[in-house]
Amino acid sequence: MSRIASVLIPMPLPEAFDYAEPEGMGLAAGDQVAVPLGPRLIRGVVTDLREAAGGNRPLKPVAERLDEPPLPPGTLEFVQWAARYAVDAPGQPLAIALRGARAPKARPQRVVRATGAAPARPTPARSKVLAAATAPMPPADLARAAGVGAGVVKGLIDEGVLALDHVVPAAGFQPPDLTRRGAALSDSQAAAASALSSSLGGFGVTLLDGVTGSGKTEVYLEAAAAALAADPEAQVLILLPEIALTQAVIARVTARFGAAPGEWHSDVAPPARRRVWEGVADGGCRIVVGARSALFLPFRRLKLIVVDEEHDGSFKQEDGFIYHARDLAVVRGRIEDAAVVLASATPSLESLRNAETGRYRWLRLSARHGTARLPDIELVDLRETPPESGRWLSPPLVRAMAETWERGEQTLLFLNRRGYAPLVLCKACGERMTAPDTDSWLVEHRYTGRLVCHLTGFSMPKPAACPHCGAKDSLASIGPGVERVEEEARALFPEARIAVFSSDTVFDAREARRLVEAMAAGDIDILVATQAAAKGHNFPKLTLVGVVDADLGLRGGDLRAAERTYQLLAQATGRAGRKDRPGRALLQTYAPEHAVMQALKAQDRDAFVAAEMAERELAGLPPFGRLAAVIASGPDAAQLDAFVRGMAEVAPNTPGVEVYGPADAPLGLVRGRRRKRFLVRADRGVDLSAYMAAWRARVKPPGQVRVAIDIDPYSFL
DNA sequence: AAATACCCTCTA
DNA sequence: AGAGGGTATTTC
Repeated sequence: MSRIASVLIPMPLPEAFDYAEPEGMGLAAGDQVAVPLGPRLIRGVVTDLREAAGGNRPLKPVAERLDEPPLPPGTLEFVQWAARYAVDAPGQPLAIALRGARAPKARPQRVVRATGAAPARPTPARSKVLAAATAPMPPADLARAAGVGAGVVKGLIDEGVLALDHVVPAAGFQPPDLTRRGAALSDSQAAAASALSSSLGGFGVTLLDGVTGSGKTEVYLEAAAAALAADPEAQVLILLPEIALTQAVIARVTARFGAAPGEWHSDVAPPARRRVWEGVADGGCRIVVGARSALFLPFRRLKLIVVDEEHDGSFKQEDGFIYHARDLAVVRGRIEDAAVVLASATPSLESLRNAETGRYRWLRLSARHGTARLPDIELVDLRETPPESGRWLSPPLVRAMAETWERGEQTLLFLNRRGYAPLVLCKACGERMTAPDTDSWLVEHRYTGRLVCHLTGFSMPKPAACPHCGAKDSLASIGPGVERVEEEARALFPEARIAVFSSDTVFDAREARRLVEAMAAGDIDILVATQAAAKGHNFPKLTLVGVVDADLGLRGGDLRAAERTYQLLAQATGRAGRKDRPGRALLQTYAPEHAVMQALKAQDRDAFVAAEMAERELAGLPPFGRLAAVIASGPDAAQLDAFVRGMAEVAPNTPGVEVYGPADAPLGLVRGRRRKRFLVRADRGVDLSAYMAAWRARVKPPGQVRVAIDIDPYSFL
């Protein structure tokens, strides 16, 4: 009796496909196989095997079982769960899970080593090479280490003094050294660490809730140490919201365990990715530090997942396969029977609600570590003390900057806006410069002299004349970005050393570290930064934080505007005054009476959360209800209109579910495609994914129309 | 996603 | 008729 194998293919196909298992292939669930799909062979993963019942149509046979690590059962289950949750094809999350398996292996490297033979004609350059050749290394590295040209090394190879080998870079991972002790912990840290450690051994979620500077990282690293020590095969995953932060945490993990963890994010080169993927699959890699997609790695024995800065919106993937890594981390923890730790100084309302209701264990770290104190926070009412026209720093903030500068301390000016000016318009005709076929403004960047669309990546040189009416010198830069604030700071403090930290000036991890180190060493007096610098870094001499536009995030007014603004500004102001120096933070605002500003000033997170929770509960919004969005897009406005009208008519009628829309998306035109949106609100008990899947199945988008479903949306554009 | 089946227009 | 092209369909 032969068997049928269900094979999941990493493509947007609606389900796993059935194939016949050739006699004696001995397949098991999780095996990677090559299967014929139409005219070609493609990689897939076996999800299920069953005895063939007679009378079925003939199936194509599995072509080959690949000599690759199988996907562990938990990973496979997680992939399928995630697809159902996100209302997408299971091949989409599978493609993420196989990303490291499909990357090329590291190629053999050329290295040279000393053979022990002496050179026939010794020269000073040759002696330097031999002195430097203590270990095998690539010829170019040896030449650089010896401070000689490449020709010297080549000459010694030709003479037989150095031997040339081909070696494959080590694939394995050094095991963590569990005999090392961590940093000395304060009483509250030690209590939290032991509470966390006692939660290990099975599934459970803990909210590690501690103010900025309370030392959450030390606490969860102790829990990681306990998890690794309890089981010689245990694995730990630490998720971070963005790549810039992984560098700092990797350094901490390496110092704590004497071994580098696996690093996983989109900037990791393919061969290194392959090494981490295989290390995770064979169990040799026991600690992974990575961005959201690390959640899809093939862990064999995952015992602890840490989601650091769990409130951060970057955990939400917005394109392709749409998911929220914090929410899916809890699911993965349940599937793997692993403990989950959500850490933040400003937890999301979702997590706080789960902590309040007892679904999550709640650990609060109150005191700042050491002698550091929270900064004093003042609101600057821009209606009373506005900056001069065309300026952005108000007199009270400039005064505070001057005092800080005189004391030899540092200032951080925070403005979450890249570039020089967010809008360029023509004074003659009023035309606003936008990207072609897109509704968003072009942002002026003075460093590069270009106008850039932050949505589509389009850019063009700033034109000399208005492209609409042809007027010369009529283009005006409206509003401030970090570059413009830097310009103003330079004019005010010409002697000060000023730097800008944004994704335009800091494009890779090395540059980020260089700037962070310069700031920590006191080589910068004024740092103008976007949110890229608001997170996670310690600057001992930083005593003043000026928030240039505290109201920025409140405009647009989506569901999480107040929450996001509170979180971001609490993080930013928390940068001021560590160690023994008291810090100050000044928030420039036109709405000092707003609940967010009052809560920040009073440093009363609980009051803010209580007020925000009450509003959400009244409206049935998250965390008291659930949301989903439908975004339909297409090049033809009439066709799209007809489609969304038809879609509205077939929305299933279900108690506890309300459908709003269709409405034009706020960004109604992107890359030449019109966009329409629906918003769905559901009571907590409703299976929202099932509802959306049922609705989606009732329509058939014509032609170029695309339908994306976003469960628990964070962006409403 | 990628190959191909289909369907239209254009050229001669 | 046949090429060229864009679009819809199919893939176990």
